[in-house]
Amino acid sequence: MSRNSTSPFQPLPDELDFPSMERRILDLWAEQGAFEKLRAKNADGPRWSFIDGPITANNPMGVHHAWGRTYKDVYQRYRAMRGYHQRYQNGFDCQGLWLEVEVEKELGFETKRDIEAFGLEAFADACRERVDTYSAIQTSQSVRLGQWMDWDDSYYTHSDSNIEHIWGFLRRCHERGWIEVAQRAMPWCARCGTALSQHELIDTYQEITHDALYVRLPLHGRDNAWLLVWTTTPWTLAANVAAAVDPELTYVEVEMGDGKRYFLAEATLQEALGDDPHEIVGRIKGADMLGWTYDGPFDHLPAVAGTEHRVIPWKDVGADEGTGIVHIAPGAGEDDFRLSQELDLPVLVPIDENGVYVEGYDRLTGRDARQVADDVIDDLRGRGLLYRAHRFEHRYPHCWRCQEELVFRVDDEWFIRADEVRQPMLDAAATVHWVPDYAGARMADWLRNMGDWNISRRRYWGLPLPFYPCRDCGHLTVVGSKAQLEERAVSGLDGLRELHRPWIDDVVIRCEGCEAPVHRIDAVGDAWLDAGIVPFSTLGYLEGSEEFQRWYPADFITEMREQIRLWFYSMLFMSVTLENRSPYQSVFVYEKLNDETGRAMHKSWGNAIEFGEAAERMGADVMRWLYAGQNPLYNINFGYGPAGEVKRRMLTLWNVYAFFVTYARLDEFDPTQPEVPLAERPDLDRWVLSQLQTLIDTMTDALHTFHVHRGQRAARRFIEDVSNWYVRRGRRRYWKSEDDVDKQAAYQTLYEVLTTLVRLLAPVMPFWTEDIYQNLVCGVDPSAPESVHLTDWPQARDDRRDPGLDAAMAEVQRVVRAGRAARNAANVKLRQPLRSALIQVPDDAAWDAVQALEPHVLDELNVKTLERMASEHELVEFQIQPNYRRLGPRFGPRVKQAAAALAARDAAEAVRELDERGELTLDLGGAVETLTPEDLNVRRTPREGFGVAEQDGVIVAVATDVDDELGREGLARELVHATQGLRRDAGLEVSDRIRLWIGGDGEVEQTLTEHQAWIAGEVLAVAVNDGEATADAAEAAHTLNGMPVEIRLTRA
RNA sequence: GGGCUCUUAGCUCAGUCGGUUAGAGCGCGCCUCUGAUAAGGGCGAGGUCCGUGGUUCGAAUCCACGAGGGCCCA
Repeated sequence: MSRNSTSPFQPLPDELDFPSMERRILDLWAEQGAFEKLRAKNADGPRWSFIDGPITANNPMGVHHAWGRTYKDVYQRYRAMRGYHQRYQNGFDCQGLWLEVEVEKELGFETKRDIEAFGLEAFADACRERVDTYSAIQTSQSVRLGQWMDWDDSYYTHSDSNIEHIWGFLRRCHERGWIEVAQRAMPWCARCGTALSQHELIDTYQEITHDALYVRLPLHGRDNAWLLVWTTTPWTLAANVAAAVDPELTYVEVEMGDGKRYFLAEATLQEALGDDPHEIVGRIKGADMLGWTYDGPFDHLPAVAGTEHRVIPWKDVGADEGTGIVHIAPGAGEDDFRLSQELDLPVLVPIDENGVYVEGYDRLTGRDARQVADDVIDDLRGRGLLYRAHRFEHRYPHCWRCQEELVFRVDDEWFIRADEVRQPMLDAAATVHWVPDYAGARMADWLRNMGDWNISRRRYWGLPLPFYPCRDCGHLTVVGSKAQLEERAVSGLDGLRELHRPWIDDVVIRCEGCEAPVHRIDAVGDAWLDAGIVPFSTLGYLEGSEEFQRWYPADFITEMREQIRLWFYSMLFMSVTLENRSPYQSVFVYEKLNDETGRAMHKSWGNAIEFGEAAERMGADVMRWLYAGQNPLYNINFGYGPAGEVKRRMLTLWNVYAFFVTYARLDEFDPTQPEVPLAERPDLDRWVLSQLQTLIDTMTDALHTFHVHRGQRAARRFIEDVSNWYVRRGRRRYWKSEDDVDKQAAYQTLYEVLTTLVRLLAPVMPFWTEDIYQNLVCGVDPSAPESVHLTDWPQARDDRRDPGLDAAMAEVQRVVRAGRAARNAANVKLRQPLRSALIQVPDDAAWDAVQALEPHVLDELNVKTLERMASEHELVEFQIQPNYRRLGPRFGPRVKQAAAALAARDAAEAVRELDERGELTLDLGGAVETLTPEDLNVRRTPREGFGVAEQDGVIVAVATDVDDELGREGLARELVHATQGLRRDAGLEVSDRIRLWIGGDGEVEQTLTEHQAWIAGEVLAVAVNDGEATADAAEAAHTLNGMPVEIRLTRA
């Protein structure tokens, strides 16, 4: 049978090597123009719009990006198979602080001054170049992942069009009176030289140790009396203007050993003074201290001179840490600044945008605020103002880009006021389908708490804010488009290469208010403006494009959860402002990616995995399967360990596929032959086809509702069933020699299963499914779509469903499980045939199922007959319990009495009564109740002993006695087993015919007499003990069932 | 300090509407198959469902409080 096959199916390689197979498929797709054909095929289909959240074109792709991109690709591919017309537009985030920081690193810059010295034009070029480099790299990596996008149509947020759309949005905000400039205390990164907005602060708190100081400040008009204040930010002391107390709190005046008297909150005494000897000499309410004045810690500095320092009220002072008296520096703290607005305090801003002390601070001037703690301590100590310094660990915000500690600084910042748009945004968010649904709650929470949107950044490569304030008339001109800019420009247009600094800064326009020439502010915009406008800018909103009408709002977006308060938020803000509706209808969020031990991945920790390396080591399909199977509620633990598990599980499918191809080639199976009618196929076929329909339902529902991981769970189980039951139970059908209807049915069924399954899995594993599809379908049917991704999504066929068969097979599988356990318990190996199995199933329907599918049970358990247990009483013990689901509602509280009454009865007795009369009566405190079998749960446990096992309500006992006849039958199997082993050792092909010699004692000879034909058939022997063994015969000696046996064989 | 969320086997995770004996994969132990073969299969051991209290005839599931983890706000 080792003839040259004319089968259309190509033989499979020995091993499933994902990376090389994937590269081959990538070439195939490119050759075919498969993606272009898919788009053409669906051009007239219903529209399904997806917006790609832009990836920062800044670095090579990380494996965490691949997670999100897998989801994006899975759902787009699924929709494509359903015939939906899509945009397939990928996006890059191309400007803003991210990019600047990387370019600074690349150029070896330390501060903004280096950028200024380098020149803004050259810096802009460098940024643009980096975008070009990494957008190209990310594109090729995404292709490697198998993502299908229109890569030539990617959008870039640094484009003039994107910028113009933001201008239009800002103009609209201004028309509503939402744009304002205000002095605010902002979290500030001294290295980056810019403020951070509220949503940039999140996730940035880290444990850090600072110098904390107890400082004593002399009170005016009280001899030798001092306020004791506490601070964790020594650099801010120079900007002190007030000390805050809680009016409700009780303060004490204590006299120290040296005669000095300190004021501090009573509750903080122990922590502040520790063991220093002191005596309480008075008590006072905070309210009574208000208005006291004192000498500030740095009054001798020119910048501070003449500033009055006084005690002010603040209800949030608290006595948990410090002294209950809080040092207030409005120019260097958020709460401090707010208090200064309420109480009209002076605002001293001691540092510039780089965190360096400005003029007027003497020795501190020119120094970095984050590095002066020691000097401040020495200085205070030298002037007798320091009571005590200590190290203090607390959570403190850091810059999310450069990891530097943040400071707080008061500066002019531009805002979009959020109060008016808050409710409309909440309303719009409520229309969105959030998956998982808690994401919606998160968004609502965020929106309820959002502050005004700080949109200004003191940087270079970013959206130029089109704000032109007029010094003369005070009017603010907000330019809403390039046309408006050109129309109002008085100079600088000629050199306007693009809408970026430095070119845009040279354009001077006429003030809308008074026509005076006005200049743009020099700030650029928050990068989330860039990403947020994308639903509009990519669809030509400003030009009134029809595309916008067609594709807005998006059906679907997906990103990591943190994007709720970032991209999802900025898009929603802009869309509600412009169109008063949500720009997206369904949102899917997922969690974070960690390494396989659950630790965050960090390049510096050495546990980060490069995307390129992962793709080449584990394969893109394996990665995608791992990602798509993850429950998105939980962080994923990603690594080569989990990937290895995934690959091993895929081997199950590989084995089924390899099995099919091997025998289909041998038998030259032709899938184009007429179908064997379903009714003529055996139960096994009808069962697996019925299961397949259920899988189609589950997968379809899962992909439709953005729960791909649920579909994958079902697919895994199905593959297990196909391999472990369908193929294993049916394998002999493929290798028997007759070419009959049953064999044809077997091939057709397995073929249908495999070709349907690859279509169901194609969105998740685009490469391997393509590889299988090419082999199974394209070589057979020239008219078939040339790629699995050009096929239609499978439709479940109702004629193939058979719920009764599904249930019956499940029953049989339970019986087989219990039977195996019984054999195990009896310690009788499966190769030894046994006379019978006694079976107890819950009801007649289950018994009918077992009988209908009896051959499977007989074969699996290797027994001759099945018998229904007439009486199980000798084999099992009973427990009888109420069926609470029925009796609970019926009896209510009395169910406990029923349980007690049942427990009091002899269970075996009760079961007999139930069997004989079909009902059971119970006396519940006088009331006699009649219970039917449905009202009760009878639990059976095997009696101790051999050969009985219970499994999910099914009991199987095997008859363990082996008579001579059964013994020889078992021996025959042993002989086959040993012969097959020898065949393999001798290097024979599975289809090779052999001549066989078996030698042994009388029992062996007797066995041969009885079972020779069967043995010969099993091992493909054309002759048994025919003449003398030839010299070249392979031989082996065994002891089988205690008897010495010699086996020789040779190729016939 | 406030909010959201999670806590189930050694590990990673399922667990539907509150209802009989809480499941899977991996790992572990024992066994098995040998025509899917450097594979495959079975059986088994392994559980304080984080704790306490409550609602209920009945709680892994609902409620309250607490502990621990994660996230967010301040």
